[in-house]
Amino acid sequence: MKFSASEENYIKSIYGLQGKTEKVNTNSLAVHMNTRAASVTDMLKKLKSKKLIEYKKYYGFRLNEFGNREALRIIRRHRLWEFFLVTKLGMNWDKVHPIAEELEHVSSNDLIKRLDNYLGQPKIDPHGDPIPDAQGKMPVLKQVSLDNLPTKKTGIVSSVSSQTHQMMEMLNHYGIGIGSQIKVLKSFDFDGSLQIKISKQPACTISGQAAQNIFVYDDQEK
Amino acid sequence: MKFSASEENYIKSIYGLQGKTEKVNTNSLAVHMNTRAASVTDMLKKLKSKKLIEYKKYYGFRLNEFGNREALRIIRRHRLWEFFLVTKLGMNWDKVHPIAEELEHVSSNDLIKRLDNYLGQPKIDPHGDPIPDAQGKMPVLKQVSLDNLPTKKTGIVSSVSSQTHQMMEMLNHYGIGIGSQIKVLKSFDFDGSLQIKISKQPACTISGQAAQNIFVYDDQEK
DNA sequence: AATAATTTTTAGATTTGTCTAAAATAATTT
DNA sequence: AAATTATTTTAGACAAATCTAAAAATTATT
Repeated sequence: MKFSASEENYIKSIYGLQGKTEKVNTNSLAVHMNTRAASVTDMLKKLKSKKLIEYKKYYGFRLNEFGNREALRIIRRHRLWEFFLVTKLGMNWDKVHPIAEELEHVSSNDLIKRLDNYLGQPKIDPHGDPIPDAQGKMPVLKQVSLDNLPTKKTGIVSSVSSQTHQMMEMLNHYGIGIGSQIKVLKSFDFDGSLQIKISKQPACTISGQAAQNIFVYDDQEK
Repeated sequence: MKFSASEENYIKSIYGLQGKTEKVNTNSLAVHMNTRAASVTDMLKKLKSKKLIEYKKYYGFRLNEFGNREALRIIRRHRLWEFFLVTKLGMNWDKVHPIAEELEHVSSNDLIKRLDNYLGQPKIDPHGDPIPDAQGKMPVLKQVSLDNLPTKKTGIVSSVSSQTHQMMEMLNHYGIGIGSQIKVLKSFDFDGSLQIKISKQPACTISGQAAQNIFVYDDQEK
């Protein structure tokens, strides 16, 4: 089934609010979507008629099984595009959201399957949020800053805490990017600096401060 | 200035029809866009009010300077996305059009600039059509089939005449893809087969039949 | 040049998604 | 528990993009 961009935005927003509160109410959705309560009610009727939500007048609403599945498909598309924009086109992670908001509505399944493959089936987007898989399952991966990764264990770089020019310059120099495989060879207690190895590159050393701002997740978790 | 997806589709279609006839008439645009003449008239009024077309009632219409520039921006986006879908995601060129029709309306300038760079500023899309540059200039490049490329001259693969499984298998085997730099080292008159060299790969030989179905354009033309 | 045929435009309706203002319902306060 | 306040829904309107059917203008035909 296909949905309009507007319907998809509502589905996505309801999904987001569901996380925090059991039943979602009209006003909070209106605030979240920067629209009026009356518009929300109108759309709720439509989403109900399309069997995406559980909705009783005046009593709040939530996505049903079908609605949740749809939400995860949209979120998957959004996060894959964000990953693409950052890792392939080199955009800053704090700039990609509005563009991904547009790209996420392009609805070809084949496109998304291929994009996913092309990107190496990433599990985490550049903001550190998990990317649902094709079945709509959210990976549960704990992320740790690089200074907390046990020595000798490999991690995949998922995000960095800031994308200042200075930070990017340094990451670039070391060849560290989102998706990089990284292993801590040795950590020096004296100043917190780390000797690290990035997949096919020679080992190098980074400061403890840098390490605190680079996040990785456990490679091994399925 | 920003335009709706619908306005952009009209602009693009008018541009396409202008090539064939001086003045475009309502009916042919309606046929081309698979819509009714009345809908076309409605949109013409809007495009005129937005100063994109020259339009006198009952006398036909055409894009003005501004409209042409806009059309070329849309076509540029469309063809860059097609190039992306084929070369990066491995889709067949005969499948990419409808997806590019959606992607072309995503309107970030920064996105397109980066996409263009990422793709290596391609000049020709996978259907063999030229890609307008950022200034809206259409490159004029003659394409020749590989068997007509002079020996020792390099060409860039722009398109292939069919994308059957068999063809793709062979191209894959030889490491030939759209955008590949290719040089003919020697051609054998006996059977038309060619010894060729692809950028960083060892030389290899392909049949004359294959060569007839691979199109390249002249590397050197600015 | 008058009539017929074709093309284009207008008039009015429809759908989607939005809005404001008023009415209905629920929650809170006294 | 009655009154006040807050939330939600309805009613009616609007803009964008489309449509059908009828009217207007142009082109072709006799």
